[in-house]
Amino acid sequence: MLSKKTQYAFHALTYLAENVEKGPVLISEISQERKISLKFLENILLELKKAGVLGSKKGKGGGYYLIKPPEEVKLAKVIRMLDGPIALLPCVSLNYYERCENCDEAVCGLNRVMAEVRDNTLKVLENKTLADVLRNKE
Amino acid sequence: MLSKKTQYAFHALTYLAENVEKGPVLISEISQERKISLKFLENILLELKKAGVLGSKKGKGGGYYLIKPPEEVKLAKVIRMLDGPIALLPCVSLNYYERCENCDEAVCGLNRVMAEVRDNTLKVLENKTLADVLRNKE
DNA sequence: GCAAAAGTCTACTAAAATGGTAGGGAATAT
DNA sequence: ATATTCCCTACCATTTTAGTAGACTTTTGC
Repeated sequence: MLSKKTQYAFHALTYLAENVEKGPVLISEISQERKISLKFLENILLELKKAGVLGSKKGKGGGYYLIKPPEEVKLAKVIRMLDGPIALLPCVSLNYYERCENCDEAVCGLNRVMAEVRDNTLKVLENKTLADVLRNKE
Repeated sequence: MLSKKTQYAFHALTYLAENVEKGPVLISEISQERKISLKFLENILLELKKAGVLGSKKGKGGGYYLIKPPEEVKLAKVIRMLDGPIALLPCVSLNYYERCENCDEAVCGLNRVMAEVRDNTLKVLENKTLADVLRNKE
């Protein structure tokens, strides 16, 4: 399961994508519209900014905004930024690989099945973007 | 990621499947062969027994054994037993569904994408069994 | 029937992750 | 200058994770 943090991040990102024309959007607005704790959301948006997904502006008329068009924000990237690995086993993770301590990977069947699961999952998450999430709305 | 518990469960189950001819296998043997803490493994095997996957025998010559042929033990079932939901969002889980509190599911695009991820994941996990994990070894 | 061999059960624990909250600081617009 | 808004550090309670301890029960085989 995705953590609340990542779930909230997705809700916030889609809200921003749906309101690009507004320019910078207040944290408090997102917080109210999507029913997310304000202070928790602050942390999340800041993290997304540091990761290069969002930009921000301070002072009156400020807020957060998408720094890239929604078509360029892959879902897999967002998940990895906040939750870490997408694979079910460390020894099968592309971005957070760790050697397996319980078996020899060369002859481990579990390894191969879980790599298949990973590939099937990534087939979706690496190709779908924020824009796809929006398009599905209609 | 799968918890250590579930990872260990898979290692133990495949060990048992590879050694069906032995009859009951000692916890301590599995623990040593697969380098899993003995006491932790005890809990895990007991849980698998209560869930109907394993049988056991006490006293000399006792141990744990698979209660069904490896072809009938779906990977998805093992994961759900020990780790719970496989889906990435509660509002998209087949076995542990919970309503989403942040949006209206009927118009939520995230929902649909995550359902697609779930289906792609389950395509593997619902069809592969312990036996498939073994067959991949050759 | 007794001892050894095994699994069973209850309870405990330390460490980490999760899901927040508090409050002041820094930058910006007017 | 001041109000607005994001930025930052620190803290906190609860739950989950990964394990450990130790006594208890069942079974086997002599």
